[in-house]
Amino acid sequence: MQRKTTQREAIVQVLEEASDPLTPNEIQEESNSLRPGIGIATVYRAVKALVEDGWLTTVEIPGEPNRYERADKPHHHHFHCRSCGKVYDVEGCPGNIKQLTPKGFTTESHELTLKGICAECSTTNGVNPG
Amino acid sequence: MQRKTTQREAIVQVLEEASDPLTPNEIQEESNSLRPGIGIATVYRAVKALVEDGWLTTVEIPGEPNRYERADKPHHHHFHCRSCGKVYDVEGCPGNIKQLTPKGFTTESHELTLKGICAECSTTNGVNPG
DNA sequence: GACGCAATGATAATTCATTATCACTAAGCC
DNA sequence: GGCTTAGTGATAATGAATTATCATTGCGTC
Repeated sequence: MQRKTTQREAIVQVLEEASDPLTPNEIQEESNSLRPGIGIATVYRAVKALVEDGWLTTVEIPGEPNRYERADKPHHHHFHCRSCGKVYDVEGCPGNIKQLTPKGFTTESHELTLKGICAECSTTNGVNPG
Repeated sequence: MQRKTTQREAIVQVLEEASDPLTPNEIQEESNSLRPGIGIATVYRAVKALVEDGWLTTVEIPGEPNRYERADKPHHHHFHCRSCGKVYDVEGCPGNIKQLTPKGFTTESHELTLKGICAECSTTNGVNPG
Protein backbone atom coordinates (compact mmCIF):
# COMPACT_ATOMS: atom_id res chain seq x y z
CA MET A 1 0.00 0.00 0.00
CA GLN A 2 1.06 3.63 -0.52
CA ARG A 3 2.54 5.02 2.65
CA LYS A 4 2.58 8.63 3.72
CA THR A 5 6.16 9.71 4.36
CA THR A 6 7.62 13.00 5.48
CA GLN A 7 9.85 12.99 2.39
CA ARG A 8 6.95 12.75 -0.03
CA GLU A 9 5.00 15.36 1.91
CA ALA A 10 7.90 17.80 1.61
CA ILE A 11 8.28 17.14 -2.13
CA VAL A 12 4.58 17.64 -2.77
CA GLN A 13 4.54 20.84 -0.74
CA VAL A 14 7.47 22.25 -2.69
CA LEU A 15 5.76 21.55 -5.99
CA GLU A 16 2.46 22.82 -4.67
CA GLU A 17 3.96 26.19 -3.83
CA ALA A 18 6.33 26.49 -6.82
CA SER A 19 5.46 29.26 -9.24
CA ASP A 20 7.78 27.91 -11.92
CA PRO A 21 8.78 24.45 -13.12
CA LEU A 22 11.56 22.79 -11.13
CA THR A 23 14.27 20.28 -11.97
CA PRO A 24 14.72 17.20 -9.76
CA ASN A 25 17.80 18.86 -8.28
CA GLU A 26 15.86 22.02 -7.47
CA ILE A 27 13.09 19.94 -5.95
CA GLN A 28 15.63 18.11 -3.84
CA GLU A 29 17.23 21.32 -2.59
CA GLU A 30 13.97 22.96 -1.66
CA SER A 31 12.51 19.83 -0.13
CA ASN A 32 15.59 19.49 2.04
CA SER A 33 14.93 22.88 3.59
CA LEU A 34 11.61 21.49 4.78
CA ARG A 35 12.82 18.03 5.67
CA PRO A 36 16.60 17.56 5.49
CA GLY A 37 18.15 14.39 4.13
CA ILE A 38 15.96 13.65 1.12
CA GLY A 39 17.96 11.81 -1.52
CA ILE A 40 17.82 12.43 -5.25
CA ALA A 41 16.50 8.93 -5.87
CA THR A 42 13.51 9.65 -3.66
CA VAL A 43 12.81 12.83 -5.64
CA TYR A 44 12.89 10.93 -8.92
CA ARG A 45 10.62 8.24 -7.50
CA ALA A 46 8.11 10.77 -6.17
CA VAL A 47 8.13 12.83 -9.37
CA LYS A 48 7.62 9.76 -11.50
CA ALA A 49 4.64 8.70 -9.44
CA LEU A 50 3.13 12.18 -9.48
CA VAL A 51 3.48 12.42 -13.27
CA GLU A 52 1.77 9.06 -13.61
CA ASP A 53 -1.00 10.27 -11.32
CA GLY A 54 -1.46 13.22 -13.66
CA TRP A 55 -0.76 15.73 -10.90
CA LEU A 56 2.54 16.85 -12.45
CA THR A 57 3.44 17.82 -16.01
CA THR A 58 6.86 17.54 -17.61
CA VAL A 59 8.37 20.74 -18.98
CA GLU A 60 11.07 20.03 -21.53
CA ILE A 61 13.54 22.73 -22.44
CA PRO A 62 16.16 21.91 -25.08
CA GLY A 63 19.55 21.27 -23.57
CA GLU A 64 18.12 21.31 -20.06
CA PRO A 65 17.08 18.57 -17.68
CA ASN A 66 13.35 18.03 -17.40
CA ARG A 67 11.38 20.24 -15.09
CA TYR A 68 8.07 19.55 -13.42
CA GLU A 69 5.09 21.67 -12.53
CA ARG A 70 1.51 21.11 -11.42
CA ALA A 71 -0.69 19.91 -14.24
CA ASP A 72 -3.66 22.06 -13.25
CA LYS A 73 -2.14 25.30 -14.50
CA PRO A 74 -3.85 26.99 -17.47
CA HIS A 75 -2.19 26.82 -20.89
CA HIS A 76 1.01 28.83 -20.81
CA HIS A 77 4.58 28.85 -22.04
CA HIS A 78 8.08 29.30 -20.65
CA PHE A 79 10.96 31.71 -20.52
CA HIS A 80 14.49 30.38 -20.27
CA CYS A 81 17.11 32.78 -18.92
CA ARG A 82 20.44 32.26 -20.62
CA SER A 83 22.25 33.88 -17.70
CA CYS A 84 21.00 32.03 -14.63
CA GLY A 85 19.42 29.11 -16.47
CA LYS A 86 16.12 29.43 -14.62
CA VAL A 87 12.85 28.67 -16.35
CA TYR A 88 9.82 30.89 -15.70
CA ASP A 89 6.19 30.51 -16.57
CA VAL A 90 4.91 32.96 -19.17
CA GLU A 91 1.19 33.69 -19.30
CA GLY A 92 -0.70 33.65 -22.54
CA CYS A 93 -0.13 32.26 -26.00
CA PRO A 94 0.01 33.80 -29.48
CA GLY A 95 -3.05 31.70 -30.24
CA ASN A 96 -2.73 31.43 -34.00
CA ILE A 97 -0.26 28.60 -33.82
CA LYS A 98 -2.12 25.92 -35.67
CA GLN A 99 -2.40 27.98 -38.83
CA LEU A 100 1.31 27.38 -39.29
CA THR A 101 0.69 23.64 -39.65
CA PRO A 102 1.83 22.41 -43.06
CA LYS A 103 -0.68 20.78 -45.40
CA GLY A 104 -1.36 17.18 -44.48
CA PHE A 105 0.16 17.54 -41.02
CA THR A 106 -1.79 17.33 -37.76
CA THR A 107 -0.72 19.54 -34.86
CA GLU A 108 -1.65 18.12 -31.50
CA SER A 109 0.28 20.44 -29.22
CA HIS A 110 2.95 23.06 -29.27
CA GLU A 111 5.76 24.35 -27.14
CA LEU A 112 6.96 27.91 -27.15
CA THR A 113 10.10 28.91 -25.29
CA LEU A 114 11.26 32.49 -25.01
CA LYS A 115 14.96 32.91 -24.47
CA GLY A 116 16.78 35.89 -23.04
CA ILE A 117 17.53 37.53 -19.73
CA CYS A 118 15.20 37.42 -16.74
CA ALA A 119 14.34 40.41 -14.59
CA GLU A 120 16.57 39.32 -11.76
CA CYS A 121 19.62 38.97 -14.00
CA SER A 122 18.83 42.26 -15.76
CA THR A 123 19.11 44.20 -12.53
CA THR A 124 22.28 42.39 -11.53
CA ASN A 125 25.44 43.67 -13.08
CA GLY A 126 27.76 41.27 -14.86
CA VAL A 127 25.25 40.43 -17.52
CA ASN A 128 24.69 42.44 -20.63
CA PRO A 129 20.98 42.16 -21.52
CA GLY A 130 21.54 43.45 -25.03
CA MET B 1 45.72 24.78 -42.53
CA GLN B 2 42.19 23.72 -43.45
CA ARG B 3 42.27 20.92 -46.01
CA LYS B 4 39.62 20.00 -48.50
CA THR B 5 38.58 16.39 -48.00
CA THR B 6 36.04 14.23 -49.76
CA GLN B 7 34.40 13.55 -46.39
CA ARG B 8 33.82 17.20 -45.62
CA GLU B 9 32.62 17.83 -49.15
CA ALA B 10 30.02 15.11 -48.79
CA ILE B 11 28.86 16.41 -45.43
CA VAL B 12 28.54 19.97 -46.72
CA GLN B 13 26.66 18.80 -49.78
CA VAL B 14 24.19 16.84 -47.66
CA LEU B 15 23.49 19.87 -45.49
CA GLU B 16 23.34 22.14 -48.50
CA GLU B 17 20.58 20.08 -50.05
CA ALA B 18 18.72 19.20 -46.85
CA SER B 19 15.24 20.72 -46.60
CA ASP B 20 14.96 19.93 -42.91
CA PRO B 21 17.37 19.90 -39.95
CA LEU B 22 19.41 16.72 -39.58
CA THR B 23 20.93 14.90 -36.62
CA PRO B 24 24.60 13.87 -36.74
CA ASN B 25 23.46 10.30 -37.36
CA GLU B 26 21.27 11.36 -40.27
CA ILE B 27 24.11 13.43 -41.67
CA GLN B 28 26.40 10.43 -41.40
CA GLU B 29 23.96 8.12 -43.17
CA GLU B 30 23.30 10.50 -46.03
CA SER B 31 26.93 11.47 -46.40
CA ASN B 32 27.85 7.83 -46.64
CA SER B 33 25.65 7.39 -49.68
CA LEU B 34 27.78 10.02 -51.40
CA ARG B 35 31.12 8.92 -49.98
CA PRO B 36 31.02 5.65 -48.02
CA GLY B 37 33.02 5.18 -44.85
CA ILE B 38 32.56 8.50 -43.09
CA GLY B 39 32.74 8.02 -39.33
CA ILE B 40 30.52 9.65 -36.77
CA ALA B 41 33.48 11.48 -35.23
CA THR B 42 34.17 13.16 -38.56
CA VAL B 43 30.56 14.28 -38.77
CA TYR B 44 30.73 15.80 -35.29
CA ARG B 45 33.99 17.54 -36.12
CA ALA B 46 32.67 18.96 -39.39
CA VAL B 47 29.40 20.09 -37.84
CA LYS B 48 31.18 21.78 -34.97
CA ALA B 49 33.42 23.68 -37.36
CA LEU B 50 30.51 24.70 -39.57
CA VAL B 51 28.53 25.98 -36.60
CA GLU B 52 31.55 27.99 -35.48
CA ASP B 53 31.84 29.38 -39.01
CA GLY B 54 28.22 30.48 -38.73
CA TRP B 55 27.19 28.43 -41.74
CA LEU B 56 25.11 26.01 -39.66
CA THR B 57 22.53 26.62 -36.94
CA THR B 58 21.66 24.27 -34.12
CA VAL B 59 18.05 23.16 -33.85
CA GLU B 60 17.22 21.90 -30.39
CA ILE B 61 14.13 19.81 -29.82
CA PRO B 62 13.40 18.64 -26.28
CA GLY B 63 14.22 15.02 -25.75
CA GLU B 64 15.92 14.80 -29.13
CA PRO B 65 19.54 15.00 -30.20
CA ASN B 66 20.56 18.28 -31.73
CA ARG B 67 19.89 18.85 -35.39
CA TYR B 68 21.65 21.18 -37.78
CA GLU B 69 20.53 23.26 -40.74
CA ARG B 70 21.95 26.05 -42.87
CA ALA B 71 21.98 29.36 -41.05
CA ASP B 72 20.87 31.38 -44.09
CA LYS B 73 17.28 30.21 -43.94
CA PRO B 74 14.64 32.85 -43.15
CA HIS B 75 13.08 32.86 -39.68
CA HIS B 76 10.96 29.76 -39.26
CA HIS B 77 9.98 27.09 -36.77
CA HIS B 78 9.79 23.33 -36.56
CA PHE B 79 7.37 20.45 -36.51
CA HIS B 80 8.24 17.30 -34.59
CA CYS B 81 6.39 14.16 -35.62
CA ARG B 82 5.68 11.95 -32.64
CA SER B 83 5.31 8.92 -34.88
CA CYS B 84 8.46 8.87 -37.01
CA GLY B 85 10.44 11.36 -34.93
CA LYS B 86 11.39 13.48 -37.92
CA VAL B 87 11.69 17.24 -37.62
CA TYR B 88 10.36 19.46 -40.40
CA ASP B 89 10.76 23.13 -41.11
CA VAL B 90 7.58 25.17 -40.72
CA GLU B 91 7.31 28.49 -42.53
CA GLY B 92 6.12 31.58 -40.77
CA CYS B 93 5.77 32.70 -37.18
CA PRO B 94 2.85 33.93 -35.08
CA GLY B 95 4.78 37.19 -34.88
CA ASN B 96 3.39 38.59 -31.65
CA ILE B 97 5.69 36.56 -29.50
CA LYS B 98 7.52 39.30 -27.69
CA GLN B 99 4.37 40.76 -26.21
CA LEU B 100 4.29 37.70 -23.98
CA THR B 101 7.56 38.77 -22.35
CA PRO B 102 7.07 39.38 -18.62
CA LYS B 103 7.81 42.79 -17.18
CA GLY B 104 11.54 43.33 -16.65
CA PHE B 105 12.51 40.41 -18.86
CA THR B 106 14.32 40.70 -22.19
CA THR B 107 13.45 38.27 -24.95
CA GLU B 108 16.28 37.73 -27.40
CA SER B 109 14.92 34.81 -29.37
CA HIS B 110 12.21 32.21 -29.27
CA GLU B 111 11.65 28.65 -30.31
CA LEU B 112 8.32 27.25 -31.34
CA THR B 113 7.88 23.55 -31.87
CA LEU B 114 4.66 22.04 -33.18
CA LYS B 115 4.09 18.44 -32.21
CA GLY B 116 1.83 15.94 -33.89
CA ILE B 117 1.75 13.68 -36.93
CA CYS B 118 3.43 14.50 -40.22
CA ALA B 119 1.83 14.06 -43.63
CA GLU B 120 3.76 10.94 -44.41
CA CYS B 121 2.73 9.21 -41.20
CA SER B 122 -0.87 10.38 -41.63
CA THR B 123 -1.21 8.55 -44.93
CA THR B 124 0.46 5.43 -43.55
CA ASN B 125 -1.79 3.15 -41.59
CA GLY B 126 -0.75 2.06 -38.13
CA VAL B 127 -0.85 5.55 -36.74
CA ASN B 128 -3.93 7.29 -35.45
CA PRO B 129 -3.57 11.00 -36.22
CA GLY B 130 -6.32 11.93 -33.78
C1' DG C 1 57.04 11.22 -56.03
C1' DA C 2 58.28 12.24 -51.11
C1' DC C 3 57.26 14.60 -46.94
C1' DG C 4 54.85 16.89 -43.02
C1' DC C 5 50.94 17.28 -40.72
C1' DA C 6 45.83 17.99 -40.72
C1' DA C 7 42.09 14.88 -41.12
C1' DT C 8 40.07 10.55 -40.50
C1' DG C 9 37.88 6.37 -38.32
C1' DA C 10 37.37 3.00 -34.74
C1' DT C 11 36.63 3.01 -30.32
C1' DA C 12 37.49 4.28 -25.53
C1' DA C 13 36.31 7.84 -22.50
C1' DT C 14 33.45 11.35 -20.77
C1' DT C 15 29.39 13.63 -19.26
C1' DC C 16 24.98 14.07 -17.98
C1' DA C 17 20.37 12.58 -16.41
C1' DT C 18 18.03 8.85 -14.86
C1' DT C 19 17.33 4.09 -12.93
C1' DA C 20 18.61 -0.08 -10.26
C1' DT C 21 20.52 -2.13 -6.20
C1' DC C 22 20.43 -3.20 -1.48
C1' DA C 23 20.98 -2.65 3.36
C1' DC C 24 18.58 0.09 6.51
C1' DT C 25 14.50 2.88 8.25
C1' DA C 26 10.05 3.79 9.58
C1' DA C 27 4.70 3.85 8.45
C1' DG C 28 0.70 1.44 9.37
C1' DC C 29 -1.47 -2.58 11.43
C1' DC C 30 -1.80 -5.86 15.19
C1' DG D 1 5.68 -1.99 21.65
C1' DG D 2 6.59 -5.49 17.88
C1' DC D 3 6.05 -6.94 12.86
C1' DT D 4 5.84 -6.55 8.02
C1' DT D 5 7.22 -4.47 4.15
C1' DA D 6 7.03 -0.14 1.42
C1' DG D 7 10.03 3.65 1.35
C1' DT D 8 14.47 5.67 1.70
C1' DG D 9 19.36 7.05 0.72
C1' DA D 10 24.00 6.26 -0.89
C1' DT D 11 25.91 4.83 -4.71
C1' DA D 12 26.66 1.77 -8.64
C1' DA D 13 24.85 1.06 -13.07
C1' DT D 14 22.79 2.41 -17.22
C1' DG D 15 21.86 4.86 -21.57
C1' DA D 16 22.63 8.20 -24.91
C1' DA D 17 25.05 11.99 -26.98
C1' DT D 18 29.29 13.91 -27.56
C1' DT D 19 34.42 14.21 -27.19
C1' DA D 20 39.21 12.42 -26.80
C1' DT D 21 42.69 9.25 -28.25
C1' DC D 22 45.85 7.54 -31.47
C1' DA D 23 47.48 4.89 -35.27
C1' DT D 24 46.71 5.49 -40.03
C1' DT D 25 45.45 8.05 -44.31
C1' DG D 26 45.87 11.33 -47.79
C1' DC D 27 45.94 16.61 -49.01
C1' DG D 28 48.92 20.19 -50.32
C1' DT D 29 53.54 21.67 -51.01
C1' DC D 30 58.13 21.17 -52.54
